[in-house]
Amino acid sequence: MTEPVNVLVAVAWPYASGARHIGHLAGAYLPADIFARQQRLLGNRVLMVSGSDVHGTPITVRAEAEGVDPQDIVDRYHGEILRHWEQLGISWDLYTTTGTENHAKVTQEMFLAQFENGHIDKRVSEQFFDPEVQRFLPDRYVEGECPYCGYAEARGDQCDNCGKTLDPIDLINPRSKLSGAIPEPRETEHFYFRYSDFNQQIRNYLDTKSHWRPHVLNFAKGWLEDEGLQDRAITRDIEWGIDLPVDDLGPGKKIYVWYDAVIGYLSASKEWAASETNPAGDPESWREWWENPAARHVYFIGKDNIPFHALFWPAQLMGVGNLHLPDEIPANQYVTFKGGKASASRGVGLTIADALDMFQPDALRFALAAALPEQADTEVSDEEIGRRINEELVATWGNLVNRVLSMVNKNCDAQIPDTPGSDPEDSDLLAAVDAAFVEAADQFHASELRAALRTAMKTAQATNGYLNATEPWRLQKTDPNRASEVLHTALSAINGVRVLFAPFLPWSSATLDEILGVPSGWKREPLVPGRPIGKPTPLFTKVDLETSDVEV
RNA sequence: GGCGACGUAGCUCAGUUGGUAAGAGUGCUCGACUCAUAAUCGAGAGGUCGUGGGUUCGAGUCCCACCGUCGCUACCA
Repeated sequence: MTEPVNVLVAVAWPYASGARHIGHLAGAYLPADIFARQQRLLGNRVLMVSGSDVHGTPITVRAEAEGVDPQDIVDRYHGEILRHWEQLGISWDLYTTTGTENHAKVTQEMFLAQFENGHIDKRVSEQFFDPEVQRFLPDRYVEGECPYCGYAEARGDQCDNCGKTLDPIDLINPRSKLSGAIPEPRETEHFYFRYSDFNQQIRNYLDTKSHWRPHVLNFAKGWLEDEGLQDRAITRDIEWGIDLPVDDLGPGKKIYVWYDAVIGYLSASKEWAASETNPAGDPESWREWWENPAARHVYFIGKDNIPFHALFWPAQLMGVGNLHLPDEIPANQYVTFKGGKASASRGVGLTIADALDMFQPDALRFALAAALPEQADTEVSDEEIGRRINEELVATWGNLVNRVLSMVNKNCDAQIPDTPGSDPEDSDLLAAVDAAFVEAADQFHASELRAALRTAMKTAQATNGYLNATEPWRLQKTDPNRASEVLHTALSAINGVRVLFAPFLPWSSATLDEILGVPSGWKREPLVPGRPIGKPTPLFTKVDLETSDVEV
């Protein structure tokens, strides 16, 4: 085995502002977890972090709409998100929030380092101010008539009718979304991160990523070619956010979520290192991931997040220096429902809570993993999920385990037989399983998780085929010795196949661990003869598509 | 409006740098088997690769136009 690698599995930070849907799950959290689990089995040192983003406009909007404090919104949804991770078996090393003291501290340290390095400066701009509620208004809080198409409900950032990008100053008859008052332009001073300092460096960086998915690379490079990176304000006139580490702007200014959310990857790593769950017990051990050129950083995000992870975050890291840049950004496309992007707020597609009500966690994971939108938007539906579960997971893998364990239970005194077979068909099957480990490992390395799942399925089908060819139920009557050999071989194959499935199916894998023993790595291990297997119960149950409220 | 992606068997999708008669899973048909969650295994049928041009000895794979779907457009992240 090769030297263990320090792998950072960095996963997009969900807003703690509402229900998450299975598009989010399939886009980032599930593939990240599958990848992390496989990397651990491979022997790599995995640090998988993320957390809830507690800042940002959606949260303040929701809090205002409900008349509560933003923290109330955060507490409610962060708790719900945590429960879902637990039910789904998402194996975080740390899932935190951007609301911690640690995150504020790390953000401020980064700010200061970049400030020292000359990449942050102060600028004055004009923004709309609502005289009634005495607040500066974000672009989308200004509404008015679109100067291009005359649409009356255009927002300050964009017109929903004609799709044009707007500057709120250009709106005809602008009004505040908060109070309806007529906003007035006022000068305000903010800190800007000089992203433009890094145009060339980012370009060079992207040139080393020619293996990235085309849609990721095209998007990032296109951005650079069109206008290049532009300096952006990283503070706002708001109350909900992280304090500035310098106080010369006056009161009422906070660091804006765009800048601080991505810093969560680093701050969470530091929080983990200082926590009890760090086996090394060394608060400085985050450096083994962040200041180690041999480490591998893999970011799991949806495609809407590409500019932040392929452009802005690397630039911010460069602005500090000596911190590891993203190595892989296998951004997924969207899961679509009847042609449209999933959206919990618009009621398109299943929320995670809905899906967990309808399906076993492993079954849901399987169905989504088989349909990960790795290359293109992928259409899923309740029926499709149920079909995948019944026709593929239960029929091929669940049934295989059940049929073999049942025969062993009946014919081998309910314990693992010590009767390895040596016929060519025996060794062929086991060789095929062993080869699948190599094939699937390559697929994991290339972030082709769907293909890796297919590889696992292929070995299950091969094992089913082996049984149909050898017919141990018939041998049991004519040649019991050979029957035991066949069952031993089939069980050996399953002992490998279940490891191939383990990253995808943590819950049922744990059940098999109890029966066959805990696997020590990414390989097929010898059986433990004499180990009692008990009376088998099916790993999965079929979904009743008739009675579920499935629209056909 | 601009940019980008996609449009391949009924369904969900693969198809490396253009090149031996277009693939997988599922569904469907037929056969085998009956240990197993009416599960499994084998065989077969099924596609003018959105439309129309072009480049090439040769294009699903490159170029142009068009049609259709979707996404992004930097104060949502």
